[in-house]
Amino acid sequence: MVEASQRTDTPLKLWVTLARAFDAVEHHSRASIARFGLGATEFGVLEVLYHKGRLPVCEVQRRILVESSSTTYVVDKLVKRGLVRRRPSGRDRRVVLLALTPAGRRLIGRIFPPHANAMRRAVAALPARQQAQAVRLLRALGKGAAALSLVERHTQPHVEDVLPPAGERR
Amino acid sequence: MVEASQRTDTPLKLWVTLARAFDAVEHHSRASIARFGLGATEFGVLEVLYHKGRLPVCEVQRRILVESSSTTYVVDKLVKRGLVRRRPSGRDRRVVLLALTPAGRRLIGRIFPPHANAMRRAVAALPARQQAQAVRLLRALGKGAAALSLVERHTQPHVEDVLPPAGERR
DNA sequence: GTCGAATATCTCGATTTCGAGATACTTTTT
DNA sequence: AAAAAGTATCTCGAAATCGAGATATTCGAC
Repeated sequence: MVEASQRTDTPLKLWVTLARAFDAVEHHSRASIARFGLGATEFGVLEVLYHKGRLPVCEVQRRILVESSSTTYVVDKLVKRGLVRRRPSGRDRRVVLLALTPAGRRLIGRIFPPHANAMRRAVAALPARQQAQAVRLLRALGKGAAALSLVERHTQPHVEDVLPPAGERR
Repeated sequence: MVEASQRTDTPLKLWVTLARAFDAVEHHSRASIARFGLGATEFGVLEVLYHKGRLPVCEVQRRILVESSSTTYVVDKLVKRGLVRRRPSGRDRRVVLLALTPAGRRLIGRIFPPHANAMRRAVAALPARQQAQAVRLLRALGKGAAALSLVERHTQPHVEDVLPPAGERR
């Protein structure tokens, strides 16, 4: 055990608080979506197609925040259930366009509003003004962190100050 | 596709922004931890034991934000690697106390500082003052959402405004 | 004190997610 | 226009995570 000089380490505290807040709110999201027999990721796909219309797989992937292999997996399931269809794009023959089927549109159209309400309730502890404030801060935070990832991808794989001796790595 | 009256729906925007920010920052966390051949959850266990000392499993679980079955799974792995030990608690015979072994302490002691640095960099896009501001807002948001979960657990399972007709549920 | 509710941990099977790479195509460079 | 680099999607196997429930123990109300 080590003394917590974290007492005033705002950056670390921010990371912890962000994780906790996300977890708490996400819980509501999961629960709300589960009512309808969908997983969070499946819902995400339906939702983005609902709001943005036909989209390439890669675009959907970017928006639902999972890896490409997971996207394929989830889309497969939705296609099997007849909620989404795949179609090749004329312009770029690598891309596959996704769109809702009529059944998919009906489903998400019925599900989305109550889910949105659940999410509004989930964040309602924060008064409107502070919500807006939080959006601004989180947007900057997210953009900054994402940008940093891009930078680091073009830098050396960044072996840090310390590496564990071979014996204790696995 | 549906027109986005989301234009000014701050609560929903907050949820989306929160998710994006978390994802972006978490990416750094994962990458940083992966350098040392650990998973995020394994790291979490080591870290909490490092900073808090011996703890019951349930306490660790609460802090690393995963379900109890996952906690067992991760702790198993750490025990097998000789980084953590399990020991029964005298007072409450349901409880199992977790603690770092000397090897575990050495490992996390070497890994934690560079990881903490990585996380400080990850959130550094936000100036100090705004970080503090964000911590306050996120804390309130998280507390509020968590409290709401507790309330709802004591309420009826809350079948919402709408339910899909049996045919389209699975 | 006893009985029922709550809590702590674990087991087991199923699902989800990831990561590394294959493949096919497009864009950029030379 | 050929080579190289980049992008989009998918496959496959491994790993992480969950959820329901089993078991043991403790707490709380009566």
